[in-house]
Parts: sequence; C-alpha cells; structure tokens
Amino acid sequence: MELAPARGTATIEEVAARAGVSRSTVSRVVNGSTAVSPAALEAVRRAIDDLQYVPNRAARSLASRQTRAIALIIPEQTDRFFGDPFFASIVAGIGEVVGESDYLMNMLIASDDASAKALGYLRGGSVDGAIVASHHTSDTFLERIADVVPVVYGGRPARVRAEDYYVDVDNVAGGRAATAHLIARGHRRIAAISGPPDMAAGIDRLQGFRDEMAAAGLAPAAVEDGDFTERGGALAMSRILGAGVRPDALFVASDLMARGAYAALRERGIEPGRDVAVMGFDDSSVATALIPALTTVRQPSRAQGRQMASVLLDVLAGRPAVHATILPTEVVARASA
Amino acid sequence: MELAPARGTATIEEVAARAGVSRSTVSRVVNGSTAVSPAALEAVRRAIDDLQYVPNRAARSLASRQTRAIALIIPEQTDRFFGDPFFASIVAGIGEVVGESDYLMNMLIASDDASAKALGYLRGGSVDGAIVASHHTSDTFLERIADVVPVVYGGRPARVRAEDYYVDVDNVAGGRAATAHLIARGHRRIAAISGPPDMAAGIDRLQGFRDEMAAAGLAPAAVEDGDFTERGGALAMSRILGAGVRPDALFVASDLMARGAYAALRERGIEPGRDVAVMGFDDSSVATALIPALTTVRQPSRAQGRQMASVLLDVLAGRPAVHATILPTEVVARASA
DNA sequence: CTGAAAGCGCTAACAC
DNA sequence: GTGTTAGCGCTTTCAG
Repeated sequence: MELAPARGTATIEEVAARAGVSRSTVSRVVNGSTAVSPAALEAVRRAIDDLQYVPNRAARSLASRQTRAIALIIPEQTDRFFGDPFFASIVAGIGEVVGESDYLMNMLIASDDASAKALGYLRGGSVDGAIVASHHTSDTFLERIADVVPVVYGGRPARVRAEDYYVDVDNVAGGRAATAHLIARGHRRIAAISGPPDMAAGIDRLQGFRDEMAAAGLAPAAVEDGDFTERGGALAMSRILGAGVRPDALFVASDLMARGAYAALRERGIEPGRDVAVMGFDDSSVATALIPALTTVRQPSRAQGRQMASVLLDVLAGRPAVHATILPTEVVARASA
Repeated sequence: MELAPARGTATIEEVAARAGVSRSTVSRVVNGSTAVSPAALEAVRRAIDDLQYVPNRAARSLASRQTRAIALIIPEQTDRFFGDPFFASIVAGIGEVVGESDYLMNMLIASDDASAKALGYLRGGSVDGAIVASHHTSDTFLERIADVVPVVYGGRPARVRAEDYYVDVDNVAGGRAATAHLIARGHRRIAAISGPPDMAAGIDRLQGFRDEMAAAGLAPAAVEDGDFTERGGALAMSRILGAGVRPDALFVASDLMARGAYAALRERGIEPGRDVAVMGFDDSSVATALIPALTTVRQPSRAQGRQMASVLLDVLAGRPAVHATILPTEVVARASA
C-alpha cells in the first residue's frame, strides 16, 4: 500500500540515543520511576522535549497489559440519555476527572443489540475498566461485564454484589425531604409522578415519598409513572388530571418530568406554582429555566460523575476504593412550591 | 501489586493451534482476506468460536499501525454541549455509524487548557482520525490537529482548506426560508436572535435572515446575539423588549434559544404564537415540547452525525470521500408562526 | 542506578 | 493458499 508517512512522533529508541542512555532509562523517566539519577533524568527530559516525544499507546498497552482507557457505557437511547441535563452533568463530572488523568474515555452506546458487541469489545481487553452511566434492572448484560473488568455503576445496581462499586445519591431521603417540604407548606392532597420502576432512582424516590406521606398519616392523591422523560411527565400529569384527581401539590421525581407536568397542567388552565405546588428532583438547568422556577431536590450530579471516575481510577490503580458512595441531597426552595 | 488474572481471552496462537493452521491464516480470516480455503476458514471460525477469541487491540494496533479508534472532540463546556438536544442528535448519529463499524469512539472534552493535552494525545497516535463536533473560529488548536490526523468538522470550519472535510447544513438557505415564512404570514416588524458571531452556523443563519429581509425591502426590527443557549436567548429577548422594540415576529437561530425567548416574552405578558410569531431553528425535541409548538427549520442532525462518521470512515479506509457535504433544511410549520 | 534481553499479540511481506 | 519470519514500540525482569 503506502509507506507510513514519517509520524511526527519519535520512538523511545530515538529519545534514548539523543539522551545518551538506554531505552530502559527513558522508560523509567516517562513512567515516573524514582530510580533515575538527576543527570540522566535531565538529559532524558531534554531529549523528550526536543523530539516532542509521545509514547505510543499501543506499544505501551501491549507491553504493560494495561490500556489506560476506560469505557463509558450508556445503556440507553442516545438522544434520551443526552436529552436529560442530569446525564450531561454526570458525563461532565466523569470527563473532568478522566481528563486530568492519563486515561482515555471510550464512549459505548450499548442499546440492546449493540450490547453483545460491547461485551466482546470489553472482553477484547480494550479498556481497563468501565463506568455504567445509568441502567435499568433489565440490563442483564451489564452484570456480565463486571466479570470482565472493574465496573462502577451510576446509581445502585439492581442486585448489589459485594464486589460492585457504585455511586448514588440518597434518593429515599431526597424523596422524603421533598414530600416533607410539601406537607410543611400545608399541602395534603399530594400526587406523585415517579420514575420507572425498573430503575433504582425511580423506586427509591417514590419510596421516600410514600414513607413520608405515611409518616404524616396521608394517602397519596395519585401516583403515575413518568418514565423520567419530559413527555412521560406530561402524560402522567394528564392521566392524573384525566382521572379527575385535583392535587394541591405534586412530587415529581425529575426536573425534566416536571417540565412536562408544567405543560400538561397549563393545557388544562392550571397554573403551576399558583394553583398547584410542584416539587422537582435533580436541580438541573431545567429547574431554573422553568417559570415559575422549580422548587426541587438538589443532587450533586457533577460530583457524582467525578466520584464515579475517581472510584474507578482508584480501583485500577490498586488503591483502596469505596464500594458504595451515597451522596446527600438537599431541598432547594424556589417559586413553585 | 496484583498479577493479571488470566484474561479470558485466547491469543491468535491458541486459535491457530486449535484450528491446525498457522497464525497467518487465522489473521487472514479475522481480517476478512479472501485468500483462505473453505476448509481452513471453517476450522478457524470454529476455533474462534470455541475459544471466544477476540483479537487484542493493542497488538493489532502496534503491528498494523492503525488504532481503529477515532476521537470525538468536543471543544465546548460539557454541560453546555450536552445541554443542547441538537448535539445529542449529532452524537447519536455518529455513534450509530461508528457502532456499526469496528471503530471505537474516544470522547475528548477539549476545553481550553485541556487542548494541549488533547493535541499531544492525538499526536501520540491514539486515534486514526477525529471528528470535531462544533467549533468556534477562536479554536485555533483545532486547525493543528488536522495536520496530525484526518479530521471531519461538524459545520463549516472558520477557514476552509482544500484538504478539510466537513458536514454542514445549508444555514443561509434555512435562515432565508424561515424569514420568508414569517414574511409570507404578513409579518413586517421582524427581529432576530442570532447565534454567536464566531460560529459558522451563527453567522450563516443571520446572513440568511438579513438576505431575505433585504430582498423583501424590510429592515430588521432588532438583532441580538443569544449565544445558542437557552439563557442567552432569554437575555437577548429581554434586551430587545427592553429597548422598546415590539416585533410582530421573531427569527430565533436555535430552538433552545427560542425556549428562552418564550420565557422572556411571557415575563412581560407577551404570549408567544399569539402576540408574536416565533420561528426556531433545529427542530430538536425542544420544538415539539414547547407550547405552543415551535415552528422551526428542520435540520437533519442525526443524518449530519451519520454523515460525519461515514466521511471519516471513508477517509480512513482510503475510499474517496466528499470534502463538503451540505444537507438541506426545511421549514416545519407548527403553532408558533 | 543502569543496560541487555526477552517478550506483549498481532500483521505483513516474503517464500513456498 | 499457507506458513515462516520479522518486526511494531514499549515495559519489565534480571544482571551488573
């Protein structure tokens, strides 16, 4: 075919020659070994600089049996995933930490049929570890990947095994706090729009709602699944209203669904915040963009992403790592409730 | 630390032994060479299956001098990038095509300071090519990456060079069509909320607006930069209104900004769609979620993403590839204009 | 503290 | 068609 055009990049051999040392010494410098004399270190540094040397990743991986890459697995429709600012924050957090390290982030969109391929890829040793950004209990293939490489889950996995790592927020407490806020403001006919029952966050937030209602001796005015999407939130709201229920307050398990609920409410001439108190969950960009601004439960999504990445990096480095991190939430009172 | 646990993966050597052929033959099968006898092919296939063989990526890269990976470069704040459903579609499209190939997609968030690192990484030969998802004319480092690996730009780059590849939509025509639509509906006092002047899409859509207005003998009622963000759109709208301008129609250069404009309008008691016609751009999920539903210019974002990936894959495969792809847009009339 | 030597697993000429 | 032979560029014992 075609001769490889002189890759700008020099090899370790050339650096060694220029620095007047052996390959091994250059390798040691590059990998931060302490056992190098100041003189050699200086010489190598200069040579690297002069030659603009960047180690070849493939060669390094092959020899060290590490790829220095991690997979970000998105078991979801791409547009659905990225449509929620919550995930955007998670990814941002992960990206920050990974970006500071010398790891690479491979994005794997593992929708259904692609999952087999994704598994093969993970088994091929292309990455040292994986982060599963969000998942449903039905994603069985996700469990199998943990047999291949270390995995950190975003959100409590369906079945928690001792060797699993995950980073979650205290969704039950968040759900309780949100409900308590509503009750404290004098509301009694409180309905909930929940997340899907096959996701831990969906289950837990609803649990918190139910717990707090029960503790206050109240019965939910209605509970509808909004599937964590804007459209689902609108639909759920319509169902509640359509059934003739007229709540005086609403606990919506995600900001995005709350936006959908706002729309559905207004379609019936009900003004959110004035005619019905609305409480969201996430405190994503959606919350402040809404009018009236959404009272919501803040979860530290960016921090969650950061923590996921940190945990994985710890595991890969052989450092002790926390298996379960539960981040706190807090109610942020705005105009809607 | 810890001995590498027996990686489930077999090597090519083991496959060869089991199939009773040489490594080369296995390699030929894996790489789809035709020059293999049916018998050998069958034997190798079985061995691969039995052993669940997956080629080692690093070894392959090292020997073939190809990484089979591409970089998705996001020269933007992560949350900003992912906050716009337009980008979500682009990424979805890219992901589709890349997922069907045996290439991997490395996500590089190249915000400012990280760009040097990103460049070094690209120079290190970690990827065969790159896709730049969106960019500002100020991103000078982006030009330098094209010297290292083939690059496909999303949107016309600041300076188009003969060797560049890019996929764009016809933003000027889109802007014209949108404006024509407004004019045809009888509007005359038309204001525009534009994208940033350092992005091709921002410049071109505004150009289309100005062209069409001029052609109709109309002067813009106002033009404000909304920075392609929801907040920016709201701010721009407020500025227009604050200046005492009362347009009867609005050309907003992105759906997201239109959402911001809706909010700003309502804050002043002006109802979008009724009191002022609003035209968006993108036809992202935002357009239909808005109430009243946003009349907008549809751009085929997913197709754009797909095309970007296809072009890059073509280039990498040595196939002839189109340097400039301009996708068409079309006006989608809904309730707001 | 440093160098020599032996691969890591695969592809790609090159013979046969 | 198929096997043999060299590496790809790096890490990593193992001596010294």
